[in-house]
Amino acid sequence: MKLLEVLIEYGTYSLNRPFSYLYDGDKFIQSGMRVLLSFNHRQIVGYVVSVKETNKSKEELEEESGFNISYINDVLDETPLLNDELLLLSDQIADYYLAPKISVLQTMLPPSLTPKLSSLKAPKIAYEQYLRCIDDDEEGLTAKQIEILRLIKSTDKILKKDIKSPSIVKKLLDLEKIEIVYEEKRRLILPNYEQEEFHELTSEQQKVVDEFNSSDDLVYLLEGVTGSGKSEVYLHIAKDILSKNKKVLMLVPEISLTPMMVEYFLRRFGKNIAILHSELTPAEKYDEYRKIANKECQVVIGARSAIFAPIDNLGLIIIDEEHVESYKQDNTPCYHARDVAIMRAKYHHAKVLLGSATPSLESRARADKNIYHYLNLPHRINDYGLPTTKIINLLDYHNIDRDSYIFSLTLRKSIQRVLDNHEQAILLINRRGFSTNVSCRKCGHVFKCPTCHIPLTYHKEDNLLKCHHCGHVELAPETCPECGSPYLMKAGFGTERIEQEIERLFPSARTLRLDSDVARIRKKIPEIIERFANKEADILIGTQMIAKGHNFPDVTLVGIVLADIGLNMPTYRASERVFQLITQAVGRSGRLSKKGEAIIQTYSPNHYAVILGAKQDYSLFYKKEMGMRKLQKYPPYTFLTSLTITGKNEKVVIESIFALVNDLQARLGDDVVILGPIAPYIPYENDSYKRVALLKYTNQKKIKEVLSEVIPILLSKKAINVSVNIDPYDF
DNA sequence: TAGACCCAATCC
DNA sequence: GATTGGGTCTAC
Repeated sequence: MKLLEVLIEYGTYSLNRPFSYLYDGDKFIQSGMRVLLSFNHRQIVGYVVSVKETNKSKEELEEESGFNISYINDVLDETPLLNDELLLLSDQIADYYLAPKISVLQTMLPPSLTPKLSSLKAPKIAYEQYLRCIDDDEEGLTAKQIEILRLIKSTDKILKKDIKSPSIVKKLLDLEKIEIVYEEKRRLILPNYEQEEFHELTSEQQKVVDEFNSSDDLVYLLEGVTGSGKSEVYLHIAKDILSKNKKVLMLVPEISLTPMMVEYFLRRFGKNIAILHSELTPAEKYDEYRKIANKECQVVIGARSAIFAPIDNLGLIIIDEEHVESYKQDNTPCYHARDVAIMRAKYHHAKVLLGSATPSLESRARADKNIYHYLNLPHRINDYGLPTTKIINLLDYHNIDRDSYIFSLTLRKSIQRVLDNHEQAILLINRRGFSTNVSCRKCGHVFKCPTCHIPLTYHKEDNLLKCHHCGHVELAPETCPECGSPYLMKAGFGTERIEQEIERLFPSARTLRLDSDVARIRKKIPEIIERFANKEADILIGTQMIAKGHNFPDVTLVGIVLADIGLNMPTYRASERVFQLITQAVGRSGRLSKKGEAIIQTYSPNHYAVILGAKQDYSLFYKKEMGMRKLQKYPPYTFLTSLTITGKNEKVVIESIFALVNDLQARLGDDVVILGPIAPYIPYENDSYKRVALLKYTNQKKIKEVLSEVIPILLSKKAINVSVNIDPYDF
């Protein structure tokens, strides 16, 4: 009989400990496997963390431990889910991010393998049936049967379903002339691109590659202006790593950029590439995952969670657009792919290459202190100049006329120029929907989300009001629910409204829109990007989704319709976000020999993030913003941790956070700054109130110790819930 | 996390 | 006296 220690599939702090179970069956069982078990009257899945052979009886064991011990119902795996490296990694992540171990495992594994009940319904391995000849004696066969038998014999591999005469195949199978060979099927089919030679590097690119190859540092930061050819550098460095028989993991910030990167890699390296991102179906994810685990792939490309790809013999992890915040997961475990990459690289003695035109301040500061090896591509390829930029002050009424309050005269003129010259334009508005605020003209009633209490956005396309935070949807009203007035006011604008405004002002212009509403349909993002690249439209309207990475040679105008969005967000990163967005967007203009132009409309024309973003002056922005961060004790000068308390009773929540802040301050002393209670951006959600305590500190070790003492105390309190975010971005 | 269990409020 | 609803407890 075996005594098991099992983690339960519920990812809460209070259940973040092993439970004991027994197994007396014939199946092989080992730690790292999933088991089916009853837990508190329910059948759920557990994850085995230890197996001990015992010759004691159930009763003796129960006597010893002081509680009842049940038998598990079944063993679900034949081998452990994770290899040694990833197992170690899961511990490191749980430890660093103070996350329940099981929740770490659940995010590391694809849906079909994750230790939870739902994985049992997830897709299984698909097999393809091939035919093989095992007896070529044609004695007694009909001519038709001989024809098929010879056909099968002549090819070493033929799909059963590809032979059009199933009855003859069946007969041959019955006669044991042929047999079926099962082979795993890969449900994701990668496109077949023509192979391409490596582009010759510019001397600047070559210098970067040489410096990278001749160093044995762990982490590299490649700062390269937009259009400086970072991708080509990635490919050359990847080639060198692959030639040493090591493998490459490439992270891209969002799905919209995967197809492009996949194409680059497929054209240079051919097959043996796996893809992992959230747009894959669970079946495709499972196949790609197994393919990687079976050592069939040399390169893995994917979004944040691809950092957990079970690659062995890793030589290089590239993180493209490293500044993008989607590399940080905002629910438990709140890991950052960059930090996980560094953990993995240390294990493999591999290198991490971070690339960006606008590095995050944290990374750039580490490069300054030589923690990261700094590499630089300061010029655009072939020295195509940066676009000329104009900042349009929307407060100045000279810039606006009555024809449109959304597009300034300057922007309209430039759009007309693009249309006349048959070039292309990108219009960026970092907000989706039609109007951002709907209210009653008569009584002033504002339509708000019932769960989050934030104003709902009107979407004209489907005539719905949507909450952009929680996803709540309701039918767009005809009348005010308070006073019955039919006069409703729609204020503020988003992508849909811009689209309509273009139709109104430039009826002949062909437009495409790309935002997360459009992207809800699978494969829609690459489709729209391809259609725009093929010049099926003159103007691409979109959110930040369209700001990054893409190369559209005919784009000569980028218009940022309202650069201020996000500038007043209550986060210390607001300026950085706006600067990055402007810089990235402006960089889309004039990628080829054509001179580009960028027009930035704003109500804050004097804000340094806007001015420096327009100039693409990263180094000055860096200096300026670092000064701000130092003053306000924010990263990279400090570390942050946020503790969020939620509960149904607002008073209890506030009292708890006060008590928590006082307790922490007493334990940590004065060198840790504790802010709180902070009312977060969304202070009410899911029938619960929310308050935050924010810790700013420099000594990470001390914090970890104190938090692991304090969290259990908080858990013992009823009516509140706690979550921890290490290095948070928003709160 | 979610069922069980307990107690109080509420019904006619 | 039975039913409903909320809060709390506990799991191996």
